Amino acid sequence: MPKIGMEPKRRSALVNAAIDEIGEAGSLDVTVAQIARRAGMSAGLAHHYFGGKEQMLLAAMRHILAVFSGKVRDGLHEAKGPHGRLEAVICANFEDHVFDRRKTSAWLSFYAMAQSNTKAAHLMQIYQRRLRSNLVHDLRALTTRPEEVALIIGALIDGVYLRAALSGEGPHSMATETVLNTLDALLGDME
Amino acid sequence: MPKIGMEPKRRSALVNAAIDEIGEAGSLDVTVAQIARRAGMSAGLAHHYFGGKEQMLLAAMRHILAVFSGKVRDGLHEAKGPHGRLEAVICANFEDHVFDRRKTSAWLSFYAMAQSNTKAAHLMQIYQRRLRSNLVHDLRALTTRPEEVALIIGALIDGVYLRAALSGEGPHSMATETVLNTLDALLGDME
DNA sequence: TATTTTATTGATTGACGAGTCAATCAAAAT
DNA sequence: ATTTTGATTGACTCGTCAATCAATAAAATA
Repeated sequence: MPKIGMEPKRRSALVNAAIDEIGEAGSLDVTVAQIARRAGMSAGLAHHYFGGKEQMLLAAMRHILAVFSGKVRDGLHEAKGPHGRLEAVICANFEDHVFDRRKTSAWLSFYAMAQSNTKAAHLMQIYQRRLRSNLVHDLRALTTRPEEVALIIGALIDGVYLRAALSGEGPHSMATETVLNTLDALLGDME
Repeated sequence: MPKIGMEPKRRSALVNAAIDEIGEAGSLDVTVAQIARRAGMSAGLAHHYFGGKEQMLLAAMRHILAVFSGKVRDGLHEAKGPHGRLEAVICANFEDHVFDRRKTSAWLSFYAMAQSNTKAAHLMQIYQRRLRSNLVHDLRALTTRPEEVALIIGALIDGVYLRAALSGEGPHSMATETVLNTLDALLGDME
């Protein structure tokens, strides 16, 4: 069985297993053994490839972040005009592959982790900055207070995620509509 | 030294110590011994009064919830008109004694806890339902879609909390203004 | 005064889990 | 054919921590 070039496959399997395990348990307190078993290997191998639990979890965070970034890129690519681009950025947050039970649940756990782990906090900062930057860029053409609106929309998205994670809800269009309606209300009121 | 009637004092001290310890650590993974020491007693005594760590943490959640409820009550008492009452409810969330570094940080940890602990989840439901109920009640007079606006404001408050917890920011008026401005924008746009 | 109740501690137990390590096996390289 | 390298496991270590349990002391009660 021992073939060559297993590392990338095993790392990927572990990252996915970690997200699923954490998402289902609703907690970071899942054992490396549980994650490894779900990924079809021994706990020792998980340590061999990642060096430790922390680095495995950070890799899982980075993965979610990378998938999300890809969705944003794709969405922006076929969007026209400032408002269309804003919609694309917001919708990317609620794509089916992103706004999914286990992912949002895992994401909330990662948020908690970011409070006590500086590396996790740094990753979260990257996510927030990127989102903010994307929003502000297109808001400039639509409002005199782009920073304030971006702050609100960002916080609102986080809040929707948090509630989705707690209620165990999966993807549903209402979330997207809710945020988009708020955006329009903000643009209409504070133009 | 052993006086009578220590139970309520010790329970209260433990609850406060738990909030501070969790808030400072940014994690629920603080030991009972740490909490007990901060509260000025041995770990054994903490177990004696609370029976276990879980019940102690739940008591801490209930305490935060109770303080918050009190603020809402006080605020509503001296508020006039639907809009004034809405402002009061929202401002209660950002009172100095509520929207404080350690409290928001602990609150985020409790949110995470609610994903894996049904009792904690139940407490969170109570908080969300109360807030929603308060908002909807006064929104009826101001908009045709009170439920939707209440949902948005609720999620926005959660998001602001989450970001405050992560950034380690303490109380500042911008948070309140942000939510209030959004409320007005929503009322103006979707009347 | 004797007894019961409450307060309190420190030591101990027992479980659990992250990380390490030596040993094994198979493919690749020489 | 021999050696080297990567893959893989299971057992073992070590630390941590929640929970338990006498044992003690001081009030309150009888």
